[in-house]
Amino acid sequence: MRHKEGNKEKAIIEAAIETFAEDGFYKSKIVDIAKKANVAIGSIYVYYKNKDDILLKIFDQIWEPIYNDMKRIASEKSYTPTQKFEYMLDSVFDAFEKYPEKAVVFVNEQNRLMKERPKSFTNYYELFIKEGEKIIKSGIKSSEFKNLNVRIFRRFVLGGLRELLREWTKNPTKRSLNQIRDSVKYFCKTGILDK
Amino acid sequence: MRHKEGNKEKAIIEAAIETFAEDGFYKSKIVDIAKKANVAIGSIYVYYKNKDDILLKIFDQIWEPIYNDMKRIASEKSYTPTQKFEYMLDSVFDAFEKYPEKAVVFVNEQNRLMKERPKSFTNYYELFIKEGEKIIKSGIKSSEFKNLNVRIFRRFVLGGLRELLREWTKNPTKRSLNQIRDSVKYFCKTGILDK
DNA sequence: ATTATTTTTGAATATCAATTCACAAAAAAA
DNA sequence: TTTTTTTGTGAATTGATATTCAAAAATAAT
Repeated sequence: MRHKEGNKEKAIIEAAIETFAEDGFYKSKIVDIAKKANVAIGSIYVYYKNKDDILLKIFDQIWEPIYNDMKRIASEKSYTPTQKFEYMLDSVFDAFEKYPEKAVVFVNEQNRLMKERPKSFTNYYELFIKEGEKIIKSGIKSSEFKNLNVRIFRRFVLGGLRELLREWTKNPTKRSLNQIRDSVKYFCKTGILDK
Repeated sequence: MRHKEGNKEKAIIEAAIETFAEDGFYKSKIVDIAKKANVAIGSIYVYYKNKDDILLKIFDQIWEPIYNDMKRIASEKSYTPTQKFEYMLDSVFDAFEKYPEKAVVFVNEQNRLMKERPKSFTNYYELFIKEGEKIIKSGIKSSEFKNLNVRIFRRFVLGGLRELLREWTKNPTKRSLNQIRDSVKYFCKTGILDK
């Protein structure tokens, strides 16, 4: 039996992340991914069903670790809802700080993919959202948070986060992301009015 | 000289808005736009240079009226910065409330188009942003607003707005949009903490 | 060394859809 | 009525690229 030459599956998905980040999903060519991964075109179809399948697996890779982090945070009894909320934001920022190309793919491709392939899109994202909403609800219950519409609030915050990540990816330094972290936390907690 | 049969230019752009909203830009076919507009394929290329050109003109149509509204609001001396900020949000909500398909095109296509065709993208958007930032700065100067990073704040708010519009387009009623309006204004002003 | 199994390959295929352009139709001008 | 100008048409062209698959290469088993 023949051995696999290194890890082609991993090389392909990493090349795809770079390519999708650079050119966008639709303008990315399989042949370019193959070149970047140093494999033949045919090898891509050995490890992945098609171009869509690669993107779907990238999103698995993005959301599984963030969700696992969330679970840990949510179950930590000693944290207040405010702390949990801040750590939740941090787990998203941390994940993308390590791998800015994934942030680019997230900000550019997730919404379209979720719309087009709702059944196939990673389940970890939905689980992440659920945990996040639970944290907000617990804060409302303990009167630490205002009683605002949880669904609207979490969409607003995630949308804002995505937009800031989009900007950050143009200059993905630790320092610029820290400024974003602090601003978002501060604003989410107390709003814009100075009183 | 022959007269134009009705207004093909308008019929085409309206059919394109519907088609892009339904199928997304890349999956939209020129032949479908032609059918929906009741014109021949060739006629589309009489009035528009290509598929991209139609999308660029749609964004002109979206942002010109919003920017004009903004100018009016910004120059109204009797408004406080907080009022101006709220009316600014309203002018965005109002524009999309009238034409939900435009909201779909905005939430799904603007970022990619701005990245790919920065020189050709409507200038009205940039002007709108500038006016918005001026309002925030005036609020900071008058100590009505906290001294937070204007750039980060406006991106966060616009990103949140976009995400809520995305959700709203799935059920684009006046009532559901009003709930979003109120929630956004309330949250932006005072944040989540209940103190 | 020979055979069997698994992995890799990339030229060829198949499909798809944007754009063109030669011609037709309609209205105005002569 | 005939000619000129403008507007409209859609079959044919063009170009692109995702995917397939028959063959080759590499290793393991006998």
